[in-house]
Amino acid sequence: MASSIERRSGVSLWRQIADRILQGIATGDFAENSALPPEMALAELYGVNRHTVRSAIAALVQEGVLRAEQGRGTFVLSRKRLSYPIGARTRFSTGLQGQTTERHIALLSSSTEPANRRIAEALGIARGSTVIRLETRGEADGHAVSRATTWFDAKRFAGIETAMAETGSITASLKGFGINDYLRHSTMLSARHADADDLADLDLQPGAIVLVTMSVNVTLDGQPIQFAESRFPAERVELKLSAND
Amino acid sequence: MASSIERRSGVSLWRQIADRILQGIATGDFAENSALPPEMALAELYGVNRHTVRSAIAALVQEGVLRAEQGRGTFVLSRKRLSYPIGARTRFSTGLQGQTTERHIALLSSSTEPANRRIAEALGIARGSTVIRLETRGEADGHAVSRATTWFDAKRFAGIETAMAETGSITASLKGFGINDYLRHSTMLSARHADADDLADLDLQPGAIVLVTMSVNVTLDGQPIQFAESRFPAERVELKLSAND
DNA sequence: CTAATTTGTCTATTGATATAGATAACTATA
DNA sequence: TATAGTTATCTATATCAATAGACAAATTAG
Repeated sequence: MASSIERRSGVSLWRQIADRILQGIATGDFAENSALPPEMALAELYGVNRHTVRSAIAALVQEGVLRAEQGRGTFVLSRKRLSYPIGARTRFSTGLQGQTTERHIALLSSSTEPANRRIAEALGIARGSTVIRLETRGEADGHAVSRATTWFDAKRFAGIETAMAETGSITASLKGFGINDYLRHSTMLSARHADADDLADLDLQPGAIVLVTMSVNVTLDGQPIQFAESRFPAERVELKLSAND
Repeated sequence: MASSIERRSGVSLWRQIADRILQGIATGDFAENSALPPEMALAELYGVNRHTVRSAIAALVQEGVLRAEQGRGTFVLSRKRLSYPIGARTRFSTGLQGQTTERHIALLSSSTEPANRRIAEALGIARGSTVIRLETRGEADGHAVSRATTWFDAKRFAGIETAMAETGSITASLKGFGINDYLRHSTMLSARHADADDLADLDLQPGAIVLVTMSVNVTLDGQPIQFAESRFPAERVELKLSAND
């Protein structure tokens, strides 16, 4: 099961090994709150030099995943991944209930712009009509767990940025526009390396992977009201897709 | 909108830029069947040396995404990403209808093993009971689009590997066990770098990203029948999550 | 045909990555 | 206290990654 490591890949060995260790923690191969195998054993396991393993460990120590203690060993700190549910009733706050004590959406900035083809199609409006663009960050217990760009039809939702800034909730903001309930219509999902903006906004280390969703929310009678692109740090969040609910 | 590139990240600049170009093609910033901006322009756009851009382009040429022609330019070949639908009625073959002319599941190997905790919980059986493990690759028009490991309760589905090898379809194989319909109960989703096995099985270039789903299928009355971990190449497949259907 | 544009190739230099070996510092335990 | 096991630090070397500049080769525009 110990598949090997790729050389000359554009991804450095220490980064690949750091990823493997993270994976090992997630799958339970490396138990939380206990010691990792010694550096020499890891080096042999992955087929690399001990110093390369040390680079990987150093990165994970920097990330707060591991703690190294001279003479004793390197220990896995406890840090569970959040499970973010996606379904017909996807909502940021309620989705993380039980996993976090506090969560909210911070409004980073807002602006208006003409709708490009993709946004116009998603919202069912004319290409070039004005849309409101919100840049937001989802936070839970003080940690960034998502980074989203959201578009609304400016005609219908004028002033929604004010409501967002005040309430910290999309659901609450939409109530002010007479929308008491809405559904997730569709979600497109992909993944990529975090770019510099993601790194800054989500407090990630270079080389991290982000899950990217493009989603459309609709009213109960099917009218599109919201289009969003959301980025989730793959090392801290996994998405739980449920057919029902 | 042109967010910059991360240095000293463990991920080389040329790999990051190759990812950005792939992203640009996916979002339509770089149109298919037409020329990319000149190397000098890309170098300026991303803030790197021309030779670094050339390394990225070389990797994508190798991957079959671009074609470089001396004196003319570098062209984006047409290769749309497959959209793989995930919902209550997720099925490999029907999901790709209309996007491909041919698709099937190839059985790479099969074996039996005792169920670990995760598999036992998913299938609702006792930990340590025997399960059948299938290693499969989904292929569409001759290209690998998924790589899955699937577990079935050995007691109930004895011999399913033979049916899989013959039919190339999970749905057809389950019919032989009296299951004419089934539903996707839940899906957990994450992403990581492709490991050496993924690279070989999915015919990927080093540094590629794979989407990983862990899913449980159940009968109409809710009995779990199948647990699977599937890997999709993020550069060739995106997942389309639909609430309905 | 000429000039401009664009990709291809070459040399050179610097810094990051990876390997190798030796030794120090620290911890736990017999 | 002595020893084994572990992480920390140091030197050294080779290769990869990135930058820089110059020029060749092919194509297109005028």
